[in-house]
Amino acid sequence: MATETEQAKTVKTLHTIQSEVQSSNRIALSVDCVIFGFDEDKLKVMLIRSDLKKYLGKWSLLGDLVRPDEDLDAAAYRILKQRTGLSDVYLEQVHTFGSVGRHPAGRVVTVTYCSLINVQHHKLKILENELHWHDVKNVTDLAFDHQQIFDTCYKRLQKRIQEHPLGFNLLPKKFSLRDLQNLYEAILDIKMDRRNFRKKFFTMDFLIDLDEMEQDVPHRPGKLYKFNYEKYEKKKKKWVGIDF
Amino acid sequence: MATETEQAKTVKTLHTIQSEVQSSNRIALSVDCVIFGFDEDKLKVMLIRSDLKKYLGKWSLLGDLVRPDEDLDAAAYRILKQRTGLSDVYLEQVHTFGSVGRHPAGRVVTVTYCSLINVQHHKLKILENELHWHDVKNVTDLAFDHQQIFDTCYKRLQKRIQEHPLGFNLLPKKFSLRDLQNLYEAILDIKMDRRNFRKKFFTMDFLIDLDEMEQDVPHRPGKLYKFNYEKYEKKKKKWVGIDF
DNA sequence: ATATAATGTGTTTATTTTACACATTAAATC
DNA sequence: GATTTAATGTGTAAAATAAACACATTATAT
Repeated sequence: MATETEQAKTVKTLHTIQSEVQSSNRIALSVDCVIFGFDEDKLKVMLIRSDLKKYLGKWSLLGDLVRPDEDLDAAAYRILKQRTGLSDVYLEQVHTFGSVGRHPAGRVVTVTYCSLINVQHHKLKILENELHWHDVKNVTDLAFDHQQIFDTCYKRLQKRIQEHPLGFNLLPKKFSLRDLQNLYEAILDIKMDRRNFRKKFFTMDFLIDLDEMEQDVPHRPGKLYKFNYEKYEKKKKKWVGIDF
Repeated sequence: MATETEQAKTVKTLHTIQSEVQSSNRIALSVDCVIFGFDEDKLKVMLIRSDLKKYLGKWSLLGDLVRPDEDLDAAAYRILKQRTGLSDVYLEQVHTFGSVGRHPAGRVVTVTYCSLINVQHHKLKILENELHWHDVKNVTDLAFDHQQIFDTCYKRLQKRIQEHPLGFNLLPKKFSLRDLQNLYEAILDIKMDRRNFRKKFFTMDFLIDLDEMEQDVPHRPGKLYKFNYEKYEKKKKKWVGIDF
C-alpha cells in the first residue's frame, strides 16, 4: 500500500480544486459486463476471445472504454446493445477494479456490471473473436483479472437471486415451476426439494397462473406462470433481522 | 441515454487496442469515503465543509483524486489515514458514481467507500474546512451528488450489518450487550426487544464473556464482551434460502 | 392397454421467531 | 443504612417458518 508513509500535511478537499482535474491525473476508465444467460438448464456467461498478445487465446469479458461524455451506465448499456442487440435488460453495477497493474496497456480502471438476459430473446452476434456462451462451471483462467471479476459477479448473482426476483430476467415470460427451480439450482449449484420450492413460491404469491400448459415436453406438461412485478413492488419485504 | 442510436458496426475488444488508452479518453477518477462513527448512542458520519463556489457552505464527503500509480483501495486508505490518523479500519467499496455532469470541475468519476471507525480510537484532525461528525439523521442537502452517495452507503451499511459482524468496528473492544443493541437500533433506526436481542447473540455464540463489568454507569453495570472473530470465521453461515 | 416419468398436493416435525413478566443488582437518594 | 431507582439478567409459551417426507394424477411413449 502507498498510504502508510503519507500523512496529511496540507489538507484540501478534492472538490475545491479544479486544476487537479487535469490530464496528468486522468485515468482510462472502462466498463466490463458479465452477461449471464440460462440455456439447457445451465447458467451461461458470454465471453469473447482475447486477441491481445499477452492473453492470446484466452477468454475475456465484454468491455469497452467509457467515453468522456458518456454516463457509466450508458456505457454498460452500449456494450450490451452491441453484443446482444437487446435494449431492455437487467443491469447492475457490481464492483470497480482498479489495481495499478491489472491491464497491460497501462492504467485502466474498470467498472463491472452484471447483466441477465433471456437467451430466447436475442441472437448472438458472432462478428469476430468467437463470441460464445460458456457454462459457468467451465469458466477458468480468463484473461486479465477477468476471472476475479467473473467470480465476484457470479457470487453477487448467487446472493441477490435469493433476495430479489432477478431470476425471471433469465427465463422466458412464461415458465413452469420446474424451469424456475432448475434456474435456482443451476445458479446456486444446489438441489432443492421440489415440494418445498413450490410451496415457497406459492406462499410468496408473486406468480400469476396463466392457465396454460407447457407444449412439446416429453412427459406430463406443467402449468405456466409469469411473475407479478407490480404486486412484488407493492409488497416486497422491507427487511429481516440479524443473522450471520 | 446515448446508447440507443449506436449499434455495433465494427466490433473490437477493448483489451486489444492499446492506442485507445490515451489521454483523450482518460477521465479524472476520485475516491469518496463515507466514514461512519458511533458516539452518544448515535450513528455519525464525518463531513467537511465544501469551499467550492457552487456549493459554498454545504457539507460534503471526504475524497481525493486517485493518483495514476495508486490502487483504488490504497487511495481510500490514504484519505482515511489523512483524516482520522487510523490505519487499520474497516473499509468497503460500495458503488461508483459516474454521471457526466456530477462534478462542476469537469468529468470526475468517483469510487465510493464506506468506512467504520471507533470514535474512541482517534482524534478528529480539524485542520480546516470544519471537519465534523454529523448525526446521520440530520444529513441532508450535501454538496455535489454526495447526498445520493451517502444514502447509498447508509443503506448498504444497514443491510450488511444484519448479515455480517461489521458493527463491532464501531464499538470499543469491550462492550456491553446494551451498547451493541443501541448500535443496531441506531443504525437500523428501529427498536428491538432486549430479551430477544440477547438471545439472538448468545445463540450465535460469537461473543466472549470477559468476566468484567461496565464502570462508571449510573445504574446496575452490565457484563462486558468482545467479539470472537476467529470463531466467526470458522462457523459463519454459507447461505440461506429464497426470500423476497 | 401399459409403462413411464414427470406434475401436483398435504401432513408431520423441527426450528426459528415473536411476545411477554418477573427477579436481581448496583447506584443514588433519603 | 434502609429505600428507591433504573437498569441488567433470565425463561416460557405461542406463532410462524422451514424441513422432511409419500402418494395420487396426468400426458406421453411404448
